[in-house]
Amino acid sequence: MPEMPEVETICRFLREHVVGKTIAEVDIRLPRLVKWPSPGDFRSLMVGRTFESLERRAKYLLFHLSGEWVLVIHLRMTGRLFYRDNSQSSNGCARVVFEFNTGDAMEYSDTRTLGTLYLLKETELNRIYGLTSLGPEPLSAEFSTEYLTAGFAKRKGKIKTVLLDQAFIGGLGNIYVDESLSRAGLHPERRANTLVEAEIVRLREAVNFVIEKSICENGTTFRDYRDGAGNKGGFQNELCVYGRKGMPCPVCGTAIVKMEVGGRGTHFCPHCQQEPR
DNA sequence: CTTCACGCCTGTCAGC
DNA sequence: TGCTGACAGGCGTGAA
Repeated sequence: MPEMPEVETICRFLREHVVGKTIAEVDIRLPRLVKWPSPGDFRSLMVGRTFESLERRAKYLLFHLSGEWVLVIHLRMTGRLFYRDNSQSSNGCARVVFEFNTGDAMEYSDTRTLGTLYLLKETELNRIYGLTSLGPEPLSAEFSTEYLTAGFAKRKGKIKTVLLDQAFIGGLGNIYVDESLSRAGLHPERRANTLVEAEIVRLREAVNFVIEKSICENGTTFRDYRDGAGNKGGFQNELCVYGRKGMPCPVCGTAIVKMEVGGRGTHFCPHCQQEPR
């Protein structure tokens, strides 16, 4: 569910609440979400350790623990991480609960149970292929027109699919890809290798604008997303195409069309984003 | 190497 | 009103 701006929002919130806390107990209520090591080892290796720092890489959260261990969490479609203080009781929907010795806790919940949790040594992060193969993130220096030009030239696939490839760009998901293509005036089925320089410049600016704006608004709550305190984001009010099938394009008033591209629901304005011939 | 179809799960909602 | 299936912020796998 969450894309880069949502995971960033969660990361900023949790950093203020869990860094420095020591884990007293780990309650694994749905063991199959723990991909590595065994749930028993996952628990025993974490108890007694302290969260030393928290970072985000694309849509992954990395909790650095004492002893050079790292808790890696990917929220997939419906994962959520909540912090609760010592006056609140545990949520019955929680799948994994990290209790601190101060009486508060961080709870992982996940309706569709597609999320993944790992506990690895710093030197073993390469066990998670999706993490080590990540491409540059929007807003980074590496996310340059030169990088995009070179990459697009080698890709015959549809631009939407290429933008969703985490090994090419880390952090974009379905909402922000649709919004970025809309802002850049590009049809989602354009073949990546047909983009000319001016279009690539526009697309890069559109991606950066949309991602930066959404981070400022604490992400997009289209249905499930909540931050670490249970609050909704604000960027859903700024969406131009995503989830707006049949509604007027904010630029030209044409009805937004929904179609399937690369197996994903795709929204675009047929007037502003012209069909490739 | 890239590209594509499919599977994983459960809850919700459009459409009959 | 009640049912049903299509679909949902993602990604890993295996086949072509």
